[in-house]
Amino acid sequence: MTTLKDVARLANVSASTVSRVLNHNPAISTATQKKVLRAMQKLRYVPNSNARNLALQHTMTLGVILPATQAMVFSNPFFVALIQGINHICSQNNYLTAVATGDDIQELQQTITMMAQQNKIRQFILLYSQKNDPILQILQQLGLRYVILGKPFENSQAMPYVDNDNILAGTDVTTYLLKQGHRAIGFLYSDLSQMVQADRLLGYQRAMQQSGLPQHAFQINDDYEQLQTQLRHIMALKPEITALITTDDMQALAVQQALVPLDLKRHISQISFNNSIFARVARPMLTSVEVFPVKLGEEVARLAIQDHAETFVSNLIIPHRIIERSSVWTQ
Amino acid sequence: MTTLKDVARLANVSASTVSRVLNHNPAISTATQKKVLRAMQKLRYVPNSNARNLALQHTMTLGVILPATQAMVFSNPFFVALIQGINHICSQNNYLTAVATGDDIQELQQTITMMAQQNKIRQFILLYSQKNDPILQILQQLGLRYVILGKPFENSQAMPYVDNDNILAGTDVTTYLLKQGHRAIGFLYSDLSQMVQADRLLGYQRAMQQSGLPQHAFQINDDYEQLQTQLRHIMALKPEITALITTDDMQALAVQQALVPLDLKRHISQISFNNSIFARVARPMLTSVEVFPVKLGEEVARLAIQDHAETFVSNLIIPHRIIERSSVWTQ
DNA sequence: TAAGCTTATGAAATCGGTTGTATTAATGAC
DNA sequence: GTCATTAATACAACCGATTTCATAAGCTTA
Repeated sequence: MTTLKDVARLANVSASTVSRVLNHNPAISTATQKKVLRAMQKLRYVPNSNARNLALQHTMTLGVILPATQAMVFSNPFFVALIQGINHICSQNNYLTAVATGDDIQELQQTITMMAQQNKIRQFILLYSQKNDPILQILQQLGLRYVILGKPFENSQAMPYVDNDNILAGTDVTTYLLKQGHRAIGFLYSDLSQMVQADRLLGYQRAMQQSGLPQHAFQINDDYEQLQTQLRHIMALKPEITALITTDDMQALAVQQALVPLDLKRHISQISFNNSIFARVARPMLTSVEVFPVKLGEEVARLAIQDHAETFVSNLIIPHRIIERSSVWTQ
Repeated sequence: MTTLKDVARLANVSASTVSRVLNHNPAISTATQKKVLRAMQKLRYVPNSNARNLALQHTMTLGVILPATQAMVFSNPFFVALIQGINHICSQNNYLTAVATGDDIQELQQTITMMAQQNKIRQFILLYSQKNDPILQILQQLGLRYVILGKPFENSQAMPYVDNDNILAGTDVTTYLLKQGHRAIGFLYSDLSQMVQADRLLGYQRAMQQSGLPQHAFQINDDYEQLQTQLRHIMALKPEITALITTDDMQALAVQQALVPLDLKRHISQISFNNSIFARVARPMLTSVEVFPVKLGEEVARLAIQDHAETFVSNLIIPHRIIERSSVWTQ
C-alpha cells in the first residue's frame, strides 16, 4: 500500500506538501502541485481514510436508520429506493452509506449509540417520521447530527428535513377523484402516528371540506386476515362510497383483493401512493402518486453531507405526480 | 471525548496497559484489569474506531453489494430482510454494515473500488450470484475478500458462500405438487443466469425425470404487459398443465393476476418461492417456500466476520420449508 | 544593499490507538 | 543469599494522515 510519504519521496517534497495538494491548499505553487499529482498517479496513490479521519476527527459515513417496527415493512421497495438514492450521492462524495436496522427499538437504539460513540458516523438520516419517536429522542439526547426524511412531527422548523408535500398530495388525489365525478370518497389509513399518513389524511380532509362533502376516514388493520371483515363493515356502513384512497400501494392491493369476495354491486375506484411495484401487479393496475424516492434519498444525503452551511436549517420539498392507470372510473 | 490516556491516568497505569485490557491480553493481572475496567466505566470510555483501525491496519465494516440490474428489483423485501440479518450480526460484533448499490454495473463497480482502495471495507458480501458477474470478477481482480450469498456459478469449492439448497427446494416443491396428484407441472423462470433460478429449475427437472413425467419449462418476461400474452400462449400449447411453479412470489402474483382474464376452464395451482409479503396479498394466498432470509443474512455476516479460520473455505446451507396456503388444489 | 514582506515549503507535533522491547518486581532453585 | 527465570507493566515507536509554526527564498522598497 502506497502512502503519502511514498508520494512525497518520489516527488521530492515533504509529506506536508503532499497533504496540502490533496486538500487543495491554495498555498501550493502550480509547479509543485503538478509534480505531486504526477507522482500520485504514478504510484496510484489513494489516501487511507482511517488515517485521514483520525487526523480530521470525523468520518465520512452517513448512518441510515430504518424504522424498527415491522409495521412499515410494507413499504420495503420504497426504502430500497431511498437507500439507492442516498448511496448514489454518498459514493459521489466518497462517503460510506451505513445502515442501522433492528427488530425492536431497543436493538436499534443500541446499534445507533454504538455507531455514534465510536465516532463512526458523521451524520444520521432518519428514513421515517413518527410521533414521539424514541429513536429521534436518542439522537437529540446524544447531541448527534441528523436529517429526517419526512416532516418532523413537531418543531419542524428546528430540524433539517426532506419530504414530499404530503398534505398537498392528499389534496391532489382527492381533487382528482372529485374531478372524475366521485362524491363519496373514503380514506383508509393504518397508523396516524406516521407523519406521512397523517399528512395525506389532512390533505384529503381539506379537499373534502372545501367541497362541502362529508368525510369518510377509517382505520384499517395491517393484518390481512382482518382486513376483509373491516372492509365489509365499512362498505355496509357507507354504501354510498364509490372511491377509496389508501396511503400505500401495498395496502391498496390488499384492499383490492379483499373487495372482490365482498361482491359489491358497484365498482370501487382506488387511488394510492408511492407508485411501487405493487401498483403494477394489481389488477386493475393502480393509479398512484409517484413520490420519487430515489430523488428523496439523493436530496436527504446531500443535505446530510453539506452540513457546512449550517447557519440555518434547511428543508426541501420534492414534488409528486399522479400516475394514471386503470383503477379509477369516472362516476 | 475521553481517550485511552484519560483512562490510563485515572487508573494510574500506562496507556499500553489500558490497550491490553481492551484487547483481553492475558498478560494483564486480574487486579489491574479490574482497576482499569472501573476507570473506563467511570469515564464512560469508548475507544475511537478510527484510531484503532489505523493501528490495526483494517476496518470493522462489511460492504454489502446489492445487484445492479433492475431485474432483481422484485425481490426487494428479500434483500431488506437479508440486510437486517447482516446488520444484526454486525452490530453485535461492533461492525458497520455499509451498502453498495448502483443503477448500472459501471456505477457499482466504481463505488466498490472506491470503498476498497480507501481501505474502508474489511470484507464484501455479494447478495446474489449470477453467471459471469463482472462485479465478482472485479472483487477477484482487486484481490478483495468476499463472501457470496448464493451458490457461485463456477468454482464453488473455492469461495465461501451461504445459500439455501435451491436444487433440493426445486425438487421439494415439485414432489409436493406430485403428491397432490398433479402430473403436468409447468415451471416458469425469467433469467437462468441467476443461480437461484437455475438451481430451482434443476431441482424441478430432476423430480420430473425421476417420475418419468415430461418437463414444461418456459421463460416468461419480467415485463407485466407481455406476461399475459406469453401465458396465453403457454396454456394453449400445453392445455394439460394443472400447476405452475414460479421462482419468486412476485412473479407468481403477476401470473396469478394474468391468468384470471384468460378464463381457463380448469383451475391452475401455483407454488412459489421466498414466502414474501406478495404471497400473502395474493388471492388465493400462495403456498410458498420460506427460505429464512434473515437467517441467511446472519450467517453470511458471521462467515464474513470470522475470516480468521480461513484455513479452508466454508460453505453453509440454510434449510427451507414449504409454507402451505391455498394456492394448491389436489388434483 | 539591507531591511521588511510575501510566498512556498519543511519539520515536528498531533489525532488515539497498538505492539515490540526494555524494565522492574516477584518467584524459585541451589 | 545470590542468580536465573518468569510475570506484569512501562516506554517508545508506529499506523498514515493533518496542521501549526518556523524557515528559506524571492521580491519590494528606501
